[in-house]
Amino acid sequence: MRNWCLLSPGRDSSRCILPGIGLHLNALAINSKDSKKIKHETFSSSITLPGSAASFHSRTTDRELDESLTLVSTERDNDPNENVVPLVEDFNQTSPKKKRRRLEGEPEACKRCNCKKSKCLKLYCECFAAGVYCIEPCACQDCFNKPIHEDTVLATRKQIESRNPLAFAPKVIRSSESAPEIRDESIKTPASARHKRGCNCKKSTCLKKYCECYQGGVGCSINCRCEGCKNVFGRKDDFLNSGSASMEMEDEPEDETEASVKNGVDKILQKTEIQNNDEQNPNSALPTTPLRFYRPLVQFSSKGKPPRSFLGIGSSSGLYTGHRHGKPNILRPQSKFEKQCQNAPDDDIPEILRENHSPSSGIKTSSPNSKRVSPPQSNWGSSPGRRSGRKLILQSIPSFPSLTPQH
DNA sequence: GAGTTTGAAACT
DNA sequence: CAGTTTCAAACTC
Repeated sequence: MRNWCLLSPGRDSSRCILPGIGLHLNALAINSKDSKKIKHETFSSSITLPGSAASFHSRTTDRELDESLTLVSTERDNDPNENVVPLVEDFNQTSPKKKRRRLEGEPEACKRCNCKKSKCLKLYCECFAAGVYCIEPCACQDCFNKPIHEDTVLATRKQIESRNPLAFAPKVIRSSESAPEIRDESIKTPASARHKRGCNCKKSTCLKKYCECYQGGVGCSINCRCEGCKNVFGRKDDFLNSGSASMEMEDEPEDETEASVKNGVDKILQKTEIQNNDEQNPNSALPTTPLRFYRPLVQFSSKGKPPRSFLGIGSSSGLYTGHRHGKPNILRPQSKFEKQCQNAPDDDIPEILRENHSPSSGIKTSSPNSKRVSPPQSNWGSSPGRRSGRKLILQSIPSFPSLTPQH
């Protein structure tokens, strides 16, 4: 298996995924669909395609794809890792492809994209951005973000990372303490978590999900270039005035904001609460954590590393763990999914992971205490230490019980 | 469900 | 690096 793994990309960085869940999903995906396609979609870890990653461009021809596909399938059989993944069947069956649009109130169980032109190989694609493969519930067209096209995915990813090393890093950086805070301080305290790059909202006043900060449940910060910020999780102004509970808004009347905001916040908070919980869980909080759950993508293969089950983890940032069937996994720390995806108690997952965890793992996510304040940022892949840690994690995957089957 | 709006990502 | 275009999600009707 290879992993892409990663974390959370930004968008989702905030959006997150529950670790546990993500894991499952991936796992599930692998197995389930697979009954049908196992041969094609694979997790093979060691493939090296001719054009592989390095040279790949995001757009490959069908032919290329086919080739890759074939190769992959071949190796796949050999892949030791497969064992790792728990078999779950039919995670998807219940969920036919649907449009990703989520109805209000609908839990966003897991990520599903609806890409039509990007082939799911650009950051526009939530799945791709999150470091996960598209799976059945996705309504994407011409999707290349599948295990079959692992090489393409990895190559594309590299390309994107070369352009922006942090492209797949979690967008929202949370501090360990964030969880509790949000709830109480929510409105005015921005606190611990912030969007890495900040938003650039012009019309949404950072009160809609168009705003990545808002979507991630974090306040706007000095990094934001938003206009008329009213982010209920923390306005840019407040951030700037740090400490001073400045009520001042740049443009607009506060009345509305305050009142409405609070209401909104309350609701949001409720949702976020869940997130926070996740956050509490070290795993979710940490950008790196997500990796665990993801199915690793290829990186290794291209580099000639031996495929290890855990491997995936090592990949620079990607998390891709295969999810075939289920829904896309989401590892990201916070976002939408988290809320919904997480059905399972955070604790459970970690526990499991722990069991398998090797002491050496660079990051301990399992322990509640371990918190990472700052995201790993661009280097993930490179640091050996992490890889090892992740490996462990992955191993655990197999044993991982499905937390909550969604659908 | 179709159409519009929005802002990130990608491109020039 | 700034401006423009493309894209898909979020949102509205």
